[in-house]
Amino acid sequence: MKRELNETCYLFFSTLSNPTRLAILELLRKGEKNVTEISNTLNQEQSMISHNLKPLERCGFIFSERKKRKRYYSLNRETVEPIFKIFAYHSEKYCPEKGKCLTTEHLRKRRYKEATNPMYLSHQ
Amino acid sequence: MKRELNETCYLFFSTLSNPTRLAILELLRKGEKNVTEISNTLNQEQSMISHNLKPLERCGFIFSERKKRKRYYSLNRETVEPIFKIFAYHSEKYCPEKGKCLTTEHLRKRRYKEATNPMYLSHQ
DNA sequence: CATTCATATGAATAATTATTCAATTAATTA
DNA sequence: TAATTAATTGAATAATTATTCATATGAATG
Repeated sequence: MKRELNETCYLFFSTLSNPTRLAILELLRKGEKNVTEISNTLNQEQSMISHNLKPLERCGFIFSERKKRKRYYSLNRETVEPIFKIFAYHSEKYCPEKGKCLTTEHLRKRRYKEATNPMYLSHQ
Repeated sequence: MKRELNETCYLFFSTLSNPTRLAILELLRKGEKNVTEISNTLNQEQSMISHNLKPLERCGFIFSERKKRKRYYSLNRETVEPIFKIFAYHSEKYCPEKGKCLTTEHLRKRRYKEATNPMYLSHQ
C-alpha cells in the first residue's frame, strides 16, 4: 500500500516533468479544448498532443468528454491549482532569484527551447 | 517572469520524478543524514547519491551542512510535506484504485524495480 | 456505406536522463 | 604534511522517455 503510493508519486511527477504536458495544463486553465485546438495553439503535432494527453488523463490531472466527433479535455482544477500554488510558494521562498533555482546552463537546456510559454502562476 | 516560474516548475517536477531522489526525500523525513549513511541505507553507490543530492538541494527540497568531514542533508519539511500531502489527496480522490492510477505495465517498469521502498504518505 | 473529420496507436528513431567508474577535491588527524 | 576519510565531479555508457510518421480507429454525414 505504501509502496503503491510511492510509485504513484513517481508517476505523478514524471507526468508533470514535461514541457509539453505542462503547456497543455496551462492552456486548459483557460477552459476546455479539443485535441485539434490544443495542437494548433501549442503548434505541435496532433499525435504528439494525443500521446501527451494520455498520461495526464491517466493521472487524473485532466478529464475528457466526447462531443460529437471531438473530444474535449478539461483541467482538474481542484487539485492541479493547489499543486502549482505550493510550488509557487516554495519557489518564492526557497529559490534565491525570485522564482528560479535555475542556473544559467539549465535555462539554456535544449529540451525547453521549443515548449510554449505557459504561465501557471500568473494570477496568484 | 511568468516564463521563469514555468521553467522552475519543470525543474521541480523533473527533480522529483526519480525513484532514487524520492527515496532520499523519504529517508530524510526520519532526520538528517550524511552522504555515506544515505548511500548505505539505500544501498546505492555513493557517487550516485551525490549526483542525486545536487538537484534536490538546488531546488531547495533539501538543505545541507558540513560537520567536520561529513556533510549532513536534511529535508525542507515546510514545503516538501505539503507537496506530498496534496498528491496523496489527489491520488485518493482521483485515482480509481486507492492510491494508484497505475496500470499493470507501469508497475512492471524496470526503472522502478531497484528503488528502495519509501513511504511518503505513510503517516497522514 | 463511402467519405470525411477527429483522435489514437505503434513502432522507429531522436533526445534526454541516469548510472557507473575513475579521478579529484576537501577536511581532518596522525 | 602525509595519510585517511568523506564527498564531489566528469565523462562514458546504459537506460529511459519523447517525438515523429504512418497507419488505424471511431464517429458523423452526404
